[in-house]
Parts: sequence; structure tokens; C-alpha cells
Amino acid sequence: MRRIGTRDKILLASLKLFSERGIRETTIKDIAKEVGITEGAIYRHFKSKDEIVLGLFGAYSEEFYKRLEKAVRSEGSFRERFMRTVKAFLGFCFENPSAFKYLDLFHYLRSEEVKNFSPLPKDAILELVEEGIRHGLIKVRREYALALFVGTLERIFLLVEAGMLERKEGLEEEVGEVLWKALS
Amino acid sequence: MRRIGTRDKILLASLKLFSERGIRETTIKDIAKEVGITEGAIYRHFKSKDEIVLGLFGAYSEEFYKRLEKAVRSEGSFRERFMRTVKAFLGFCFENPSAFKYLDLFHYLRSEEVKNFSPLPKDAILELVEEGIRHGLIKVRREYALALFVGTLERIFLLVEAGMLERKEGLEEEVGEVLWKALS
Amino acid sequence: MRRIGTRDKILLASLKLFSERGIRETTIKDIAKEVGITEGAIYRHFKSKDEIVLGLFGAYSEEFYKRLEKAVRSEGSFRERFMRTVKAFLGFCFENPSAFKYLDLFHYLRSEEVKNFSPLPKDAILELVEEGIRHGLIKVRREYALALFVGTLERIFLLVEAGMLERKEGLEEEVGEVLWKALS
Amino acid sequence: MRRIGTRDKILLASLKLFSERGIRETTIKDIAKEVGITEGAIYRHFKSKDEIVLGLFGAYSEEFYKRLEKAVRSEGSFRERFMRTVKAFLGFCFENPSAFKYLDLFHYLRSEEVKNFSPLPKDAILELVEEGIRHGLIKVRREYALALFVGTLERIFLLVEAGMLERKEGLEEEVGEVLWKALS
DNA sequence: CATGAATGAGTCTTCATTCAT
DNA sequence: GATGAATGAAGACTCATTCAT
Repeated sequence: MRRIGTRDKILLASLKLFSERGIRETTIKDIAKEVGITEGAIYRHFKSKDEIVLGLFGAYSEEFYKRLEKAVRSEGSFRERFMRTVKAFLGFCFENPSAFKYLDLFHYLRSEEVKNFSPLPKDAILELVEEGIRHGLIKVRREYALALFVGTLERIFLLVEAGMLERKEGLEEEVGEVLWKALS
Repeated sequence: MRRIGTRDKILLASLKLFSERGIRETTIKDIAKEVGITEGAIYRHFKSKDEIVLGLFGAYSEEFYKRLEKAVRSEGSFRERFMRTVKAFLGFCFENPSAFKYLDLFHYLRSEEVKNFSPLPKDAILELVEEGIRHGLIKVRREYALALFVGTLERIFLLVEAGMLERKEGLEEEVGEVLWKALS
Repeated sequence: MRRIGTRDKILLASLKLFSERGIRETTIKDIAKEVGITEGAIYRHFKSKDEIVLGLFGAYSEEFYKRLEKAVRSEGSFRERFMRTVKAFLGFCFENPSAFKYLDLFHYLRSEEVKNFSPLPKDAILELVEEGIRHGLIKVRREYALALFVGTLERIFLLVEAGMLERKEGLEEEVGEVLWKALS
Repeated sequence: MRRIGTRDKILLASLKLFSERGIRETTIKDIAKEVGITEGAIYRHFKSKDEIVLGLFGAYSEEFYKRLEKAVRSEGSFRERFMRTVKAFLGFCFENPSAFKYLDLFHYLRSEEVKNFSPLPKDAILELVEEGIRHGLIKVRREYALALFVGTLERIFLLVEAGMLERKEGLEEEVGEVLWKALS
């Protein structure tokens, strides 16, 4: 029903290329070609390449945070919400593999600038972890819990992406159980 | 007593700069300046920038693998070796933060090429995990175990680097225990 | 009572911007914004940017010439007409500072093309000077006289513009006297 | 004996082209071609085009000032020094026509930035004029005197350049006399 | 071995101009 | 007449690489 505008096409093409090859490795010309326009046209929609780079990070970082936050603050027992958060995390990754990879890459290359964005996905995880600790349901230090939660899920996603792990039905539940056991 | 040659200085300077700013973001001139020589001199030691980039990955990837492998194949019970491997992992990270970050970055930007290198650090971890599973000491799927092990340790290192976690005495043991519990 | 058309608005906006920042430094978009229309609309009125550039020079060059010529050929003694011409010169400058600056700038950047325009303001001055010489009222070579007349008045205007000289009542008369004395 | 370095060649070529066509109208490629090198080489000697633009103005503005100042502060009567200053002015113009035209052009396009440079040629003229006024030898306002002096000489130069006035022997003396008469 | 000037192929960005709506 | 997206040809600047000294 709704046509996707050039601006969004540029954003999507950029995300794809950035996540595949890197930011510096992707030229404005590459993006233009992917969209099917010429270089100059990009600049009617964005002031600079960096505006795309930053805009992309901000948008997906926020989107990811919101999905996590929604799960964290949803109804039900802590365990249920914990599982929902695992699902939300992996759901975001699998639905937006480019976006997740891009967020990761951005962290590597522009770590200083990440601080200017808020809230970040990890804030939602931290909220969950802290509640778990407060209620005695998570027994490890908050930083260890954060590392375990985020690190494991990130690697699960990367293994699936690399074809080393099949994305079968029930994956999220299984991983959720492993994490729950590890933390409680 | 052995003096560090220009070639090694170039490698070290490159590693530092690559891990700090990125590969594309580091110029041959930057490297030369860091070493205290001029651009042209670099080419006396390396045929191209990419030879440095690739050489660095190969060298540290192997070094990391060897340290992990040594721990995996060391003497003692499985549990002892497991703990030693955690220590070897974090030890490598903390002793060579640039190298670890660089290995990570390289994975993002040149994932295809990573396959040309062997053995990779993860192979050592996989060896450990598989033994654990065979002996019934690790109860989760090998891929989950790999993700948990590597992902968590990577994040622990990143949290320390970011100043969000103090690198206190006993960190390795604590994290080792958490991982052991998670996997067994 | 007659409304100023879009075409004239474009001309006026262009003159302002060209004289303030330079021709190359002013974009079609700048002009459009100043007028309150969009880029494309400019091309409804002018075939190209250069048509504006050239049109502006032709129009103001002619206008300037006419005002000078009118003074030169006015009634009265030579001295009276000389003074009137000084007044006409400075009058044009102060009433149309942008135009005068633009004429000057155009001379610098497009000196070759200036020759295609005729008559030029200097032709009127030359007419005055030659008459003065013929009547023995101007005693210096025609080229010196031209340089003195035009050069001095131009600089007077520029000093006023730069805030280094106040544009007080009687300025024209005083300057006229200085020039008269210098030439006779 | 001394070879002219690339840096100076670039400066000279830039001056020539800038004064002939304008600054914006001259590209780095034009300059490189004029020098006989490629674009990139320019940047080994200058950080940016603007560094050339500004450097050129600073250098010639200072050089011009110094030549004027030397004449103004030379030995002899005020009249003698006045004449020497006229000669110094025209001497600079005729020896460095490109430089003089460039200084003028820069004033038009970058008037704001001119203020950052000091001393400027006009400061030397002002020094002369003020002394003349103090001694009762110049009878017109300092600003009028400045306009007359600078404006006339500039136009004399431009007329010679345009081929409208021959640069014959004794030109400087004749013009000097006209100016002296005009001011005293 | 080292220097640093030079090359040349890009890279981002700008902008006059065109054109479908 | 007007809009504003798009084009395409530059233009300033960068940088890996080469090479004469």
C-alpha cells in the first residue's frame, strides 16, 4: 500500500552494504548503484555519508532497545519475562541480521560516539538483570550476567549466520534455558 | 637482549592503530609516523598494506590458538583444564587487548578470508567442549557451549576495556565458575 | 504601483548575493531561497546562471552609463557638468552599492567579455574628459584624467562601504573640488 | 644557482591562474597542469587550496607593504619621498602584475579576511599621507588623499594592462606630479 | 635500508541543469 | 508557472604505491 521512498531505500541499501563489507569499504557510489540512482541524488536526502551512518545506528539501536524493553517490562513472572527477552533479542537479530551486525560493527569503529546515543539495548538487559538480582533470581554479578546474556546471544546469532548452527524451531527456548540455568 | 626490528615495529604499530581506529581508517603514513620512519620505508618490509593486515591476523590468531590449545591439552582433570582455558583466554585478551580487538574487527570486515586461516582459536575451544560432552561433563549442545564460552569471555573483556568492570584479582576464577555451572 | 515580477526578484537577489559573496560562490539554490522559490523555477525565467550574470552586468552597466551621460550632457558650464558627473557617479554607487561592486567584480573575472558591452560607464567619463581637454580646462592626459576620476571615486565609495569614511552631507562636493583641482 | 622548488612553482602558477581567471575558476588540476605535476602532488606542499590562496595574499601583501614603507621612510624631503612612493607603487604593479591583480581580487572576494593580515599596503600610504598633512604639505582629508593616491595608481596600472595607456619612460614621474598637485 | 616527492585511481561532495508531476 | 527529485560532470582532497636519490 505504501510506497517506500528513496530516503528509506538509501537507508536500507546502506545498512545492507555497511553490514556486509564495512562502512569505509562502502562508497556512496555503491549505495547509489544498489538503490538504482546516481551519487548526487543521495545528497538530496542526506547531508553526508556520516549522516547515514549515524542515523542508521540511532534508528536501529533505538528499535532494538524498544523491543527488549517491551519484553523486560511485559506481564508475567520474572522467568517468563526473562525468556521473552531472550526471544526478543534473537528475534531482532534474525529479523534484522544486517542491522544487528551493523550495530556491532559501529561499536567497534566508533565506540566513542556510541556514548552519545541513549538508551542503548544493553540498558534494557541491565534493567532485567538488576531486577533478577534484586529478587534473588539471578545469582551472579550484574556485569557477569550482562556479559553472559549479551555475549552468548550474539554468538548464537553469529553461529547461525555462519551456517554453523541451524535455526531450528525451539532454538530460543533452548538457549533461554541455558542462560537461565547459568544465571540462577 | 634481542632488539626489536623495524619489521616488528611496523607490525606492532599497525596492530595498535588498526585496533584503535580501524584498518581503513589507518593510513600507511600513520603507521610510519608511529614507528618513526617514512612511508616508503614500510614497503621495504611489506609488499602492501594488506600483507600487514593479513599477517597480523594470521600471527595473532595462531598465537591465541596455541595458548588455548596448550591449556586444553594440559595435565589434570577436565575441570582443571577448563579453568585453565578460561584463564588462557582472558590472559590473552588482557595481555594483548589490541590483538584481541583486532582479531574481532578482522572477523567483521573480512569474514570470508578468515576461513583461509587454520587453526583458529575457536578450534581449541571446540576441542575442549567436545571432550566435555563426550565425558558427560558438559550437558549443552556443542554450539551453545561454544557461544556461551566465547561470547561471555569476549564480553567480559570488553566490559573491562570499557571501564564498566574492574579487573580485580580472581576475576578469571569467578567467571570460570559461572561458565562451568552454565555448561555442566 | 507596478508589482515586481519574479524575474526581477531573481535579478535583484542575484545581484545582492553575487556582490556579497561572489558569483561562483552563489548557487542557484541560494538565489532561489533568497527569492522564496525553488531552483527549478529560476529556469522558467532564465536559460542559465550565466544569463543572469551577463544580464545583470549589461543592465547595470548601461544604467550607470546613462546616469553619467545625462550629467555629462546636461546644461550649464563645464565645471557645473563636471560636478554633476561626480555626483552622478557617487550617487549611483551609494544608491546601488551592490550593483557597483558587482560591476567591479565582473571586470575582474570576465574582463574579456566586458568588451562585448557598449557603451560602458567609462565612455561617458571619457567624453567629459575629452571635452575638458579640448577646452583647456583639463590639463592632464586623458588617460591620467580617467584614472584619477574613476579611481578616486571608486575608492571613496569603497572607503565609505568599509566604514573608514563617513558619508556626510557635502561629500560629493568636497570630492568634486579635489578632483577639479587635480585635473585643472 | 638555486633551483626553484615545486612549492614555489605551485605558488607562482596559482598566482598566475588566480589573477587571470579568478580563484574559484582555477582548479587544483589547472594548477597542477601548469606546474607539470599531478593533482596529488600539490597536497604534499599545501594542506588545501585555501592555504595557497591565503599564503599568496599574505606574502604579496607584505612584500607590497615593505616596498611602500621603504620608500615612505627613505631619506630626503617629503616631496622626494612622495615621488619615491608613487614609483614604488607602480614599480610593484608593473613587476608583479599578477600579484597586484590578485591582491585586488582577494579584497573583493574575501574582504572580511583581509582584516586578519597586517600590515597592509594601505598602512604605508596612510603613514605618508598623515605626515604630509601634519607638515601642511597635503591639504585634503586623509581619506580623500588615500582614495586619490591608491585609486589613481591602481587605475593607471589597469589602463596600462588593458593596453589603453602606454608604459612609457617617465610615466611614474608624470603621474607623481599629477598626484602631488592634486593633494597639495 | 630510508626518504619523501610524485602518481593516479578513487572518494566524498557540490551544483547547474533537466524533467516528471 | 512552480516543485523538488534526479542527473552527471566536475572539484577538492586522500592515500596506497612507486621511484629517484
